[in-house]
Amino acid sequence: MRLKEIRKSKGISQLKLAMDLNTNQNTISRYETGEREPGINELIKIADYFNVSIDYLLERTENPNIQK
Amino acid sequence: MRLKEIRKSKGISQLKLAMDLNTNQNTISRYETGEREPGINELIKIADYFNVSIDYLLERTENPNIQK
DNA sequence: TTAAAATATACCAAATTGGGATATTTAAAT
DNA sequence: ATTTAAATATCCCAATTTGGTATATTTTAA
Repeated sequence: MRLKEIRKSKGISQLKLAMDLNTNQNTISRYETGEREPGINELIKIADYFNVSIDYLLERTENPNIQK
Repeated sequence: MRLKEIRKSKGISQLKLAMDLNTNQNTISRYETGEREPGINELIKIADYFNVSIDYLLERTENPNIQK
């Protein structure tokens, strides 16, 4: 997951992200450390929040944007 | 999930796909009916197997290929 | 060098998962 | 049309995984 990198590039804290996504700070932390995995719905929420493709979020491509 | 559509377009059965992915036919069935969700690893396996992006697999884009 | 903000970890109940077995549906052959 | 086989869906259940609360640790800034 490229989550930490993306989040930091936007300059927001785990807590703010968590609140915006209706979840907890520790949940975000776990995603970032890789201790837990988000389900598909959470994955989509995160990708939409940052406006990046899921493939980018999961480090499967270099290009952040979603193709039309 | 666009799994059923993709799988059928390749003309393979749930059973063959399941065996190729080291899982069970019923697991594939559940993904296709939406009764269960694959985790990230399974998602990646499926996308790689069919050579499509995860965003396409999850119906977030019209374009099947992964961008470089 | 403290105080506050940010991030990580422990514990736990609840939800979710995959597998084996089986039922149901669909397709093919006769 | 009927039978048979192939394909797909569902039941039950043990085991894994999840998110939340609370707390600890680390980082930042004053």
